[in-house]
Order: sequence, then structure tokens, then C-alpha cells
Amino acid sequence: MRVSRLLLVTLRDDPAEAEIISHKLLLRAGFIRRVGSGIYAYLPLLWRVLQKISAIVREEVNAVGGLETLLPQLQPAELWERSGRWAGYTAGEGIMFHLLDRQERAFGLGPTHEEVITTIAADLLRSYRQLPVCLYQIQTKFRDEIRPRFGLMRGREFIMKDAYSFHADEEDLRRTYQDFDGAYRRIFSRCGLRAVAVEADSGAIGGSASQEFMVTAEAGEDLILASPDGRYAANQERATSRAGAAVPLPAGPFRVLATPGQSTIQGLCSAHGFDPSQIVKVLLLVARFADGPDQPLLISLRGDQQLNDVKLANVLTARLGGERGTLLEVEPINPEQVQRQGLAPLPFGYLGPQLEDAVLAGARDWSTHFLRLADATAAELERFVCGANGGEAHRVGVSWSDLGLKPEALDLRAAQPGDRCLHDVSQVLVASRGIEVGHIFQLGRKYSEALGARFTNEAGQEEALWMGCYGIGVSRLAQAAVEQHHDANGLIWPVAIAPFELIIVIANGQEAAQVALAEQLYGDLQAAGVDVLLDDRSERAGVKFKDADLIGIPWRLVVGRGAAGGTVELVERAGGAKQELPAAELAATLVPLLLAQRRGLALDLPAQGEGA
RNA sequence: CGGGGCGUGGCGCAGCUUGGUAGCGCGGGUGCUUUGGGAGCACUAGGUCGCAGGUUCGAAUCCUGUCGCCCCGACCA
Repeated sequence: MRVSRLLLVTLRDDPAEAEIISHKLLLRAGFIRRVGSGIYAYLPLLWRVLQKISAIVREEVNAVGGLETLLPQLQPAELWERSGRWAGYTAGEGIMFHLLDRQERAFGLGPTHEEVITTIAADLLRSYRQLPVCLYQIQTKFRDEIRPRFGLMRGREFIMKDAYSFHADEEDLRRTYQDFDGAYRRIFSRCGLRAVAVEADSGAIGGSASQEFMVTAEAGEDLILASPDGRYAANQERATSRAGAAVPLPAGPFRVLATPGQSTIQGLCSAHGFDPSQIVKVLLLVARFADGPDQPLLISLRGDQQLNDVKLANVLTARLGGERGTLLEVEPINPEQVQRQGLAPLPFGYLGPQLEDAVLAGARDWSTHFLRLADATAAELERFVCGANGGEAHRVGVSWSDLGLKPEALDLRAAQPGDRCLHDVSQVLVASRGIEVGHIFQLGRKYSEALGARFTNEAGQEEALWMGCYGIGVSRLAQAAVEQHHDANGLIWPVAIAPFELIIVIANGQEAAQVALAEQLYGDLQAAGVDVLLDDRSERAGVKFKDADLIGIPWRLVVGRGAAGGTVELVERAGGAKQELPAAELAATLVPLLLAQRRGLALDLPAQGEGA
């Protein structure tokens, strides 16, 4: 390709719309253009990158038995009603774009494809003899994100590879899940990305085990907690840890302590010398479900701990999802809401776990009983300080039995960096940030049961299929690569996913010898299978160098002053190392380097096999 | 949705407080010079100041409404 024909439009200034470096660079270097919030055009340079990533993904997914398909994006609401996800995905803060057709039939624009694929599987799969089967597609997904962000990182329309596997039993599912784990590690390393696998929450997709693949980068939206020994890594929303020991409350009789104006843990501690770990704090929240009344929650946590709302949502779904359907939302209760329910004001700031259900009597649309949950750190306290539920006072030295409560110990707390690990107390969790580029799930039979995807097993009996699903954010991965590979001058694409591997810069387009040699090398390198770009524009050399750096082509060949004598200059974008060499030796020098670089990073895990 | 900010030639911005009919840099076009790290000079084209109302002799500027975008929080590949 010739740059003169590439519609290369680069920007000198950072566009005002971009915040993080990868987004700025993709815009400046002419890879993307914004069309609307969270909606981007993939320009020719980026499209080449996306195709290279897709090709790597295809090879690796095919290698573990995937069959490529293309599924519809326009999906009948009925499918989603059958899986029970229509409400959760469209109502409240649902993320599915949905619409009515001329007959008033409802449709969703596919944010994911479990429903469609499971329906197809139900139709096609009848016998264990057909199993296992794994289908995948590389497809545009639509999600009405609450807040689109950072260019391709969180778009409302984006490209995803999603694969779905079907099995006769759970062990077979586990095998494929493991295969995908390996395939994903190979994919990211072949793309030249440093990625880590972490334990994850399975969120709205559901299912049991799930693992995320994070590209490590400061701009990442996820917090990863990992042990330095490499044996444990998890997304913070899922991470478990050992909380520090509580400071025992000094012995003394039970008393009620006047604490006017001390409605925060901090205020209480600094006024009376308590340690936060001696206090049981109470959070009042309300959970909204698809069916039934809103459920007030009374959550007890040790004063020094933070609530992990993902863990809470999982507990709520497990407890109440059966009867009340999808959990739509959990939000803190504030005084205005209490008033709107027609209830007397609650003693916010002085709440204790013994707050009686009577305070909810007569609520307009709330259930009149609290769902009471306690984190283990709170439940395990022998004696503690808690709110007296009125009178601007706290109780000091109470026990759960004093309060007439027997809290069940749940894990509701957020693990924090610095916490000790469960698997080894000598290990301390360390935080880093990551961009989630892949997520693999063992779905189990959630969708197959809901959608009636059954097969006949070896014993001649019908049973639901076991399923797994496996996603990679292809367009997000492209931007994550930029986040990980750039410098002050622009992008630095890993060779394996670079839009072009090498750019030939004609230093002076008016020197016939330079043009002739460049044209000859351009032809030679194309013939040698190199993805080569020729900058034949009538620009000054400086402009071409700046653009070559900005768009991040990994190798640059300068045909300049030495052209008459048959020498050229080869420059590696990363690091900037230069070498002068005779043009005749170029292919022999470059091609072996490219062959090695096309394989991406070396894999850390030898067990996962070879990267190319 | 809550909080913060911004909409002015293609891009980045100034002008707005204190109303008087729009300016700078980059980019585009033409010509000459230059030619290994975003060249110089000259000429030139290009703007319903997001949109709609209002106040005023007069509105980019003041008021009201509205739309869009960006950032912080809930969502996820």
C-alpha cells in the first residue's frame, strides 16, 4: 500500500474528546473517528489491525475445535423472556438496546448471544454422539452502556469474539474451559500483549467458574488483587482475603454512650478512642427485583471494612432471585425515600443491627421486613460498639446475644490491597490495574434448562446440555494494545497486529535514485511476504518520519542519501535502534526478524505450548 | 440518573465578566523558495458562534428552554 492512497489523516493536536493516551493516539494517528457517544468508525488502518487480531483469534479458536458462524444481531424478545433475562437487560439500568417492529413485536439488539445460540443448539443437538460442539463468531455487539468511555474501551457498539460450547457432562465442559484458557493465553501473547488471568465474578451472564483476562495497564478500569507468589489473582469484585484481626474492646460493663454529632465511624473513633474494628456499622439499602416489593436490607459490617456490592448482589440473587426474579438494582436508603414510603424518620448515623422491622410497618412499596445480612468480620465480634438506633447515642460493649440476634457469617466485604491471602498468610495482596479483554465462563445448565436445550444421553435419557461461553473484546483488545505499547512519539504496534510491518520512507521524493530504489525494495519486500507500506507522498522527510512514528509501524526503512550507493537505513520503532545496510541485504536481515516477531511474546507457561 | 465541565471555520483554542456584528494557531488551496525529524514567504477559500425562544436600537456575549459531547460514580468484552 502507498501512503498517498491510504487516506492517512493525522492530527497534530490532541483531540478534546479524548482523555487516555490510547484514545488520543488512535484519533491523532487516524485509526478511528467518533460518530456518536460510544460509536466509532474503524478507519482503514484500524480495520487492518482488527483483521489481524481476528485472524489470530480464529486460528487459536479453530485449534481448540471452534466452528465459526455468524448469528443474528436482531433478536426476538421472546428468546430473552424464556431465559429470564429480558427484564434485567432492558428495564432499570439494562444495557440492551430494544425496539418494536411495525407489528409491535419487541426485539433486542444483541449484547451477547447465549439465547440465540442455545436455541439453535436445542434445535440441532439431539444426541450425546454430536457432542461436544463449540460455535463462535466475530461480530458487532450492541450495549447501551450507562457511560460509554475512552473510545473503543467501552463502546456502545464494539467487536467481540464470542464462543459457546455444549457438552454431555460437566467434566467435558471443564476440559473445553481449560482448552480455552490455553487458547486465550496464546492469543494474547501472540498479539504481543502482557495479560494475566484472574478469578472473576460471572455477573449478568451467570454460571459457576469464570476467569477474566486482563491486559495490565494504568488506565484499566478493573482493580486486580494478586499474591506475589503468583498463586492467586482475582478481580477485586470477586477477591477474597483474610481481614486483619479486630482490636479487642477493653473490658467494661455495657453502657450507652452519648455521641452527639458523631455519626461517622471516624468521628466516633476520634472522640472516644475506639478502633474502627471495634464498631459494627449498619448500612441500609434497598434492593429492587423484577417481581415483588422492593426489599429493604440491613447490612452489618465491621467498622473498618467496606461492602463489596458484587458479593452482596450475588447473595441477594441466591436468596431472593427464585421468588422475585432478576435483581435490578441495589441503592442506599436515604431520608427522602423513608419519607416517600410514609415512614417515620430513621436514625441515620446511629443505626444498630437491632433496628426493628417495626420501623418498616406501613411502607408504601417496600417489604415490611428487613433482610438482615452480616459480614463475617462483624458476625465474629464478641463485644462491640454499635448505634443505639436513636437519641444520638451508641451502645458500647454489646454482644450479638445481648441484641437477641444470631447473624449468619457471610463474605460481603471488599478485599483490599495489603490484606493477607487465604492460601498463605505470609502473602499480602498487591493491587494493579487491568483492562478486561477476555472472559471465560462455565455456564452449566442455566440457559439450556431455561431454553429447553436437551439431548439424549448414552443411557437414552433426556437431559439439559452443559454449556460454556468465552468472549474476547476484539476492538477493545486493539486499544488495550495501544495502551500498553506507545511512547511520546506515538503508537508502537506489536508486529503481529500492526497494520503494516514496515514503512519505506523516501527521504526526498525528487531524487530519482531514491525513488527508484524505494520502488524496487517495495516490490521485493511485497514479494517476500512482508506487509509493507511505501510513503511516496511529496512531503518533507520530517513529516514522513513523524507520521511513521505516530501510526506506529514497527519497522521503518529510510531510502535517503545512501540510495545512490545502494545503502538504506533500517530503524526499529520500539527503541529506535538504527542500522545502515546495503539494500541487497535487506530481505535477508529483516525477514528472519519479522518471522520471530510475528509470533508475539514468549509464553510464560511452557505447558500451554508454542505460540505460533 | 446524580455531580462537574464544554459546544465559536476541518482540528485545537481565544473572544463572553463589562452587548456594537468574529479572531489566533494548525490544517486546506495557489505560487515561489526549501528538502533527513511536523519548513519559509505571499496570496486565498472557509464560520446559521449547537438549536429554539426571549430581553435589547443591537446578542457569540445577558435570560429561559432544549439538544449534543466529555469527565467522576453504578455497567462490562
